Amino acid sequence: MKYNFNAIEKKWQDHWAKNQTFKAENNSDKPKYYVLDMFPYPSGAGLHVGHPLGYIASDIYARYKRHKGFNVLHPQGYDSFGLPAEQYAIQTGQHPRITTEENIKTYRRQLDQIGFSFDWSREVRTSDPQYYKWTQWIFIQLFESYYCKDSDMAKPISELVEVFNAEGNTTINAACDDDIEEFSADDWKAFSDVEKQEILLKYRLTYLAETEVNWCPALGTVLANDEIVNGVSERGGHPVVRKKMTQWSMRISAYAERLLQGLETIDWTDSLKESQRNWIGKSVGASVVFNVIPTEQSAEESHKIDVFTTRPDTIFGVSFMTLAPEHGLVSKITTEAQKAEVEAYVEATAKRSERDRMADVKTISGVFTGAYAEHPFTKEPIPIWIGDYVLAGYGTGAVMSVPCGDQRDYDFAKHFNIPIPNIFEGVDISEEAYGSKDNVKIANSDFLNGMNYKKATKRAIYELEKIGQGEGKTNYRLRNAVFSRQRYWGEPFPVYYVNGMPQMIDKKHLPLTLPEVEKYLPTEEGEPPLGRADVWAWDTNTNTVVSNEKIDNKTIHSLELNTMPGWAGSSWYFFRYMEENVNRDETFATEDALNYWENVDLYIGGSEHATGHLLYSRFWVKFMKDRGFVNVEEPFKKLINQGMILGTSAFVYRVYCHTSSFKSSKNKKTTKGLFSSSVYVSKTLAEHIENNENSEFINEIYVKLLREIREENKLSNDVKFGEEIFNIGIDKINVKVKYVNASDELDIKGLRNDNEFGKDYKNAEFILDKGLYTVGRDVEKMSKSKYNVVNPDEICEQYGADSLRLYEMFLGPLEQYKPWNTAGITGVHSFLKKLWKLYVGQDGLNVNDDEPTKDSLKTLHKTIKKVEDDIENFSFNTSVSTFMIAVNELTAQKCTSKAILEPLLILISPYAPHIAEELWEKLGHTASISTIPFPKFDEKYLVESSKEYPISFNGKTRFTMELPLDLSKDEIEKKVMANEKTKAQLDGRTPKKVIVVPGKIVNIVG
RNA sequence: GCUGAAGUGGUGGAAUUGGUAGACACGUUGGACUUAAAAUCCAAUGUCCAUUAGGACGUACGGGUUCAAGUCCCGUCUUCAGUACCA
Repeated sequence: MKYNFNAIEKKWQDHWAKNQTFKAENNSDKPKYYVLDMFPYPSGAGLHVGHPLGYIASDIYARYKRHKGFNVLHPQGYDSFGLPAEQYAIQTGQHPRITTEENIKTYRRQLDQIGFSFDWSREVRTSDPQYYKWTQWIFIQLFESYYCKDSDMAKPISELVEVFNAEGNTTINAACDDDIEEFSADDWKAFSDVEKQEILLKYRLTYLAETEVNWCPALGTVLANDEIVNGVSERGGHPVVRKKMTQWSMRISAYAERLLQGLETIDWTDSLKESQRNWIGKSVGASVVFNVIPTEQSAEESHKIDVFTTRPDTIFGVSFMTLAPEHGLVSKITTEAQKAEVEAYVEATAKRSERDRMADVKTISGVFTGAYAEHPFTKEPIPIWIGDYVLAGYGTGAVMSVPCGDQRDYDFAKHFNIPIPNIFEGVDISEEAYGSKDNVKIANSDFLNGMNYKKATKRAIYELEKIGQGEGKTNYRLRNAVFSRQRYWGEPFPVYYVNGMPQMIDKKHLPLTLPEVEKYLPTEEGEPPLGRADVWAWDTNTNTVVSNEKIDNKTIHSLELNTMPGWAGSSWYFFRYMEENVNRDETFATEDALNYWENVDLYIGGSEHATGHLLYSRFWVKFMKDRGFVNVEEPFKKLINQGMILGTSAFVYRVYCHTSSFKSSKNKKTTKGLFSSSVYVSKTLAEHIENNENSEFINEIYVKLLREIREENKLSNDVKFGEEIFNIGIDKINVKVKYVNASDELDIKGLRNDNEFGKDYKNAEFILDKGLYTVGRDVEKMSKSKYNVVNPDEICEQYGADSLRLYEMFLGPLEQYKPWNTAGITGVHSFLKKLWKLYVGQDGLNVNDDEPTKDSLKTLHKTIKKVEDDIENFSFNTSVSTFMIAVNELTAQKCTSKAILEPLLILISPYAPHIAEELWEKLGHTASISTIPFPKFDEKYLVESSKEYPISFNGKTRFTMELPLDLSKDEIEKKVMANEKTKAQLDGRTPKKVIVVPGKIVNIVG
């Protein structure tokens, strides 16, 4: 009986679906385990072999956990809002809902054929109104909350209003906008309703604010920094301008410290935690206030410069101040004499893009404002400069410059001949600044003299607080996140506007579904696509969406036109999976479900989400915990980043040449320049041409090119054209990798018959080397344009899903980037055939009830141990090797014993579930193998009585010796020294020392 | 620049605690079976020297610790990813 993988795999996939084999239970005596994949965006291109890598790994783990007696939740769904579908809609007019639906169908078919143990009954789609109803609901909860810094948690906004009513805002310690003004309880009560709403917006966890964005008028949209290349949009090359827009933002900065501290409690890779730490960017120091010494220009007003420093201990080293050119104070304090120069500099800076300023770190530039600030302690005047190395967007946009302790300040001071006072005891600063905090004592600093960094910092802050010119402060780099998108295909905000103030739609009227529009582009006025909807107004009487014509600003109001960003739906989806579909109407997940599943035990996905999805999810979960909606502080306990699978591109070498001018007899036109021929040479020949060696061969090519040019231009042989051809060279042309075999040979016939590009090669002349055409190869990202995309459908068809699963794991460590090469799959495929043969012979089953041999037991148990360790350590590649070794050994042992072969199948089943189920059934079982307990490892089968000792001389192994393991050190030494080969190696010398490590090695020195 | 990961045969990779470097595969070469091909099976396969026996070298590079280093320490280089004038 043959291993008919196509039939077997189909049979079991149907079986699992029909019997709901992998449905998770919300009530179970078993311990729970939640394995989650980052859900995919269903793109139009479908899956390539790189996509399932993480899914296969998590599936193996989920199946393993089931064998280990866990109630496993292993769901899957779609992050189905997103740009590509919208882009496609703009081009074709096709509604994104329809294309998304089609793409999901393709994804589902592709996922199903790989045999994942997903519980599809819990599928989610972020673009499904029943799902985004709850995304909108969470948004409303954020709107209805503020962050109380005293209790360090989010609280209902109503509690804040109570405080305002009782005592104003002077005592409140809450996360809020910077420009908050103090008011009393009486003030509060006197405010108009709109004023009150305006103030509350400054405290809400999601709020409307003016934000500077990269606005692209031509595309009618805001672009991210990385969508801008050289000041124009990446797509289309349109100009981009900085523009202020009112947008929804998320006050994630309120959670900065908790997001940072929480990292200590979760099992993520160090690199991932590190990038979140950097992103949050905590720095501890002090804020210091410098008073500006009044000049004629600024006499009527007194100005203060607020700076943040991490080194308050160096306060006596300040020799100048630097403001960002955009700083608000610049125009106010600049003296008449410096005005022209300062204005020119400010203007020049504004013109430079951020990228420009970034690229050019070497140039030191700046201008003196003419103004001076007063040192808080010495009262000395300090010159105030502006410089573009100070960023307006970080801290206060101003720094106190301490050239002796900071290299950038040092360079700036040197460049402009500003004094560099030394405040470090016994440190030479003639060449560079001393940036270290360690091993140094402060000098020339009044009350800080003789102190180290720690002591001096504490004292400096104390003194600053005493004179009211500073305080200890912690600064975070983390910015609040913009939450509005000028797009169609996203969640609508459940928001309408009354007197310009946002109002939330009540929960019971959700979801607010996307309106229909006739086009998916921004409006002519630059409004988002929802501005094109005719029926997009909110009737507060009927609580329904009504036609825009009815807007009267009394009971019928306009709705928000922006939509939510991609990360909205993905920031909480892991909770939705916990609830079964039947209970999802009334809540996002019931309390019971949330209490049972808690959070994700294992999360697998790409590292590109390090500072996006993975940070925002943590933020939302902490918020939801604060408000009592969930009871976990972190969403993902353990996280693994799978590496990318790269494509191995293949290319052919096409010959080109430059031609001199000649007249074509056909159209009398003069042709000159580059001529791409239809001559393709094999790899080594291409190297000959490029290195200009093998002149005989090059001459042959030359003749071919000449003939081709003549034919193409209909020139008769006697037509003369200059010296014809010069500069022969090679173009690399990518070809589809499926026409290349494991030895890099090209299937020319296949290429010519390709239904997409075959015609390009109809007249091509392939010049072979030793009868073969060898292609060049290159490892790069899998992409359509490189023709190196490998589709899992073809692999499943040709080798089967089990082969695909094994091979993806066999390629290398999960986290690593690694190239795909389809040719190598024959190795795991023939392993599966060997496995099959171990159980099934020509005329039926090979398995019987024979007593297992000692060798077979040893093979089995070392395999159990290795595979178990491997899975626990996510080292799936090495288990595949272990299976191969086990099957090779058992085949050699002619093992037919059920006592060996049954447990072996269970070991393999997480990796190759279809073949395992089939053979399991053949062995007479009716229950699915996925429910059978994992075999128990027993040490006793591995106990050896002897060991093949490597005998080394000065650390180099020369031969091995079989010795019993119960020998003492001395006995081993005696036996080794008595050996003929030892004597031969020593050649009469007496060894200085003999190292014996029992059970390991013998090393003879001398 | 900073942070993180990595560098081992022709290729993917293994060596989990310092103890026989290159497991397991792919590819290549030779052979068996076959009219032939496919499939399958067997053998060899780090480099160099040597007819063999055997020897020398070898885990990016240069040092060091150790009886023993791919593994530990110091320095250098390269690649990839993230981040960037962060006060």
